[in-house]
Parts: sequence; C-alpha cells; structure tokens
Amino acid sequence: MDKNLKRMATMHRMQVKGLELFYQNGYYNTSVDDILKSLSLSKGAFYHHFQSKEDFFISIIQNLIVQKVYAMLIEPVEKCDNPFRAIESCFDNALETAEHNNMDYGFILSNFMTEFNKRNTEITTYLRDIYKVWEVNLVTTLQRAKTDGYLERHIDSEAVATYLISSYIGIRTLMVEGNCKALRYRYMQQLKAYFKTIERSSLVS
Amino acid sequence: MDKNLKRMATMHRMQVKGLELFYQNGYYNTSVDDILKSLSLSKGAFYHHFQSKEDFFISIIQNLIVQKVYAMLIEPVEKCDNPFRAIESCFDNALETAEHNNMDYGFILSNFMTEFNKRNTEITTYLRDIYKVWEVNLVTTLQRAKTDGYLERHIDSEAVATYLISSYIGIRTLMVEGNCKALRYRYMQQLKAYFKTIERSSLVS
DNA sequence: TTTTTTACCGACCAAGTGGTCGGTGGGGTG
DNA sequence: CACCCCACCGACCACTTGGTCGGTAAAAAA
Repeated sequence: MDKNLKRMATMHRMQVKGLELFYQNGYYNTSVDDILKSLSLSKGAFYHHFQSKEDFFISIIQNLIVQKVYAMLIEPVEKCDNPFRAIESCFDNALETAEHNNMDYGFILSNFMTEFNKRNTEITTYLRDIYKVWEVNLVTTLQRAKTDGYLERHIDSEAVATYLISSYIGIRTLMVEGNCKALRYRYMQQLKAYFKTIERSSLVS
Repeated sequence: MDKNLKRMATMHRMQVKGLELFYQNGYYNTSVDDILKSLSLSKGAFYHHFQSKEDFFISIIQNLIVQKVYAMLIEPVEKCDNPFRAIESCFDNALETAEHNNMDYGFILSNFMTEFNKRNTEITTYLRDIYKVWEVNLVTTLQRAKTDGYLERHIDSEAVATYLISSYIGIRTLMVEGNCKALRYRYMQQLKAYFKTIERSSLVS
C-alpha cells in the first residue's frame, strides 16, 4: 500500500531537484545524470518513473512551476480590496523574494520560455498556458476594478495587463545581474507613477 | 596582401552564421560542428581563427551584438528633438522589426544574459556592459530632457530608464510567443500613457 | 510458502561534444 | 626556381549525452 507513497516521494524528490538544476543551468545544459548524481539515484530509477527527460520536465511544469506562479503572482492579486495596491504589493513581494535570494536566476517562466522557444513546441505550449492564466487573471482584476470605481472606464484592461507583465518580466531579467535593491526601488516607484495615469482619481473623500 | 582580407572574410562569415545559430538555438545548444556544417567549413578552419568556442562568442559580442544594439536602441534615441517621441518611435520601430520577422527569437541581449547568467561570468560581463551603455544613454537623454523643459525636474531619470528597459525586455520576451501585433499595439499605448505621467505638461503655446 | 509485482541498480550503447594535430595546396617572396 | 607562410582540411581523441535492458531484493498477493 505504501508502495505508492514511496513512488510519489521518489518522483517528487527528482522533480524538485530537477527543477532546481534546470532553473540554475538551463534544461539543455543539465543532464539527467547531474540530477541523479546529486540524489544518489540511478538511471534505472529515473527511467522507471519517467518516459524521457522531456516527459520529466513536463511533469515538473504541471506539478511545481504552475504552483509557484500561482502562489507568487496570481493568488495574491485575486483577494484584494484596491486592485492597484494589491498588484503593487504582489509585485513588490515577488521582487523582495528575488532580491534576498542570492541564488536567483531570474523569472522562472520567462527563462524557460526563452530557452524552449521554437525548439520544443509542446513545452512552449504548457508554459504559454501559465502566462495566459496570469494575463486573464490580471484582466479580470482590472475589469472588476472598473465596476468598483478604481479604474477609469476608458482604459484598455488588456493593454494594462500586457504592460504590467512586460515590465515584470523585464525587471526580473535585469535583477539577475545584481544591484537588485536599487532596481526594485526604481521599478516600484515608476510602477506607482504609471498607475497614477490610469487610476481613477478623486474617488473617496 | 589579400590574404588578410580572406582571413577577415572567413572569420566574419563564421561570426555571422554563429550569431544566427546561437540566437536561434542558444549557445550551449549549438555545436561548433553545426556552424561549420552550414558553412561547409572544417574544424581546422574554425580553430585556426578562434581559440575556443567561448573566444569565438566573445568576438561575436564585440563585433556584431554591440553594433546591433547601438543601431537599434541607442543611436535612434540620441539624435532627437522631443526625447519622449524619440524613445517612442525607437521602441516602436524595434518592435515593428521584430513583429515582421517571423524568425524572431526575442531580444538578443536578454536571451544571452539569461543563458549565461552565473554560468559564464566573463561573457556575462561583456553583455552587462552593453546594457550599461544603453542605460547611461537613456539617463543622459532624460537629463537633457529636463534642461530642455520636456521632463518634470523632480522625476528620477534612472528610475525611468530602468522602467523603460524593463518593459522593453519584457515585451520582446512576450512577443516570441506570437500575437505580436496586438502586443505591440498595447505596449505602445501604455508606454504613451506612462509618459504622460512624467512628461511636463502645458509646454508650448 | 510461493509467486508476482515493483522500485531501483548500473553496465552498456550510439550519437554527439569541444578540441587537437599532422597534413595539403596555392599564393607571395627570395 | 625553391621556399615558406598560412588558410583550410578531416581523421581522431576523450568525454558526455539521453536512453536501454537484464538483473535484484523486498514487499504485497496468492
């Protein structure tokens, strides 16, 4: 009965270590042996649980990467009062985590999107789907912000979402080369300035 | 006498094809043989001209990548009247080029930065230097914009430059997954909205 | 107890990888 | 003419890659 438990535990160990190394070194630059060596497992164990390296990575996307993005960027925005403040603090928290993580290798989603782009369409599709969910979530939040009177009605929610995602991807990419603290401060400052343009002014009193 | 010319020509052919393949498939995922095969050249030719694959790539950065970034993102901004319109049209041109290039694999600089980050510090340094030049150029332009009365004096030029670079990196990363036209339109729309916040209003007549 | 299932082992394989090295042939120089 | 320089050739090397496969031991099922 606990065979299945053991199976899951081993698979999960492999996935966690696999994601760690893929994130650090890139997918193509990390060998299956690298992962197995650092877990003291054998080739046999790996190919007993996964069909191929690609299949393994897809399972990592579905089990780990999706969760990470949800927890970091999607759920914090959903439960909000003022949507702008919610997005601001969500982004700032994410940047803070990155800033204090000296093993930061950038935004996991955009790193892998870049690496797999036009080289593995199946994996690209899985990654793009995560982006889409994020985007849809932002658009929904912004639409709700309109009905709640936080956002000017004439604003193009999809354009705002695109702009937000762009700037976030970019700042995360920049932060890997150091000087994170200043970058984060500057980014948040200008994000707030940007929000001022589209936020509905003179709401309460 | 024209021995040297021939040498330069062959090296240049290798660099151009090398950049093309590195850009498409990534550095670590492109073998020296791949490049040589598509040029009908031999290993001997390659290692006669370059010390190693890494040395080869550094020469590509210095000879080709620097030029591309200058021509695309730095020079167009320098010679400008209204700096905001200059940055807008510079970015829009760059995005247009990407949009109509169906072999677009993203922003060359951020792709390589991501790939080499913490894996090859020497190459990372060369790439970071290009970023720095871009950033300094933007900051200078923005400072001049202040003295010319285009930009509110209290604005943090470095923060604006960081925000601009971030958003550009991000939108270029997003555009590789298609729907470029809409993405470009939305991005430019919000970029202009952002500029409205910081641009000095009621300037002329 | 016997049998079956299954998690895991590790030697092995073909196809690459970056890099080496003894050549070769044609143009320039003496 | 003889000589040398040098761009270029391609077989070769040690090593790594993703993936295979026959085996083993222990737990579950009979």
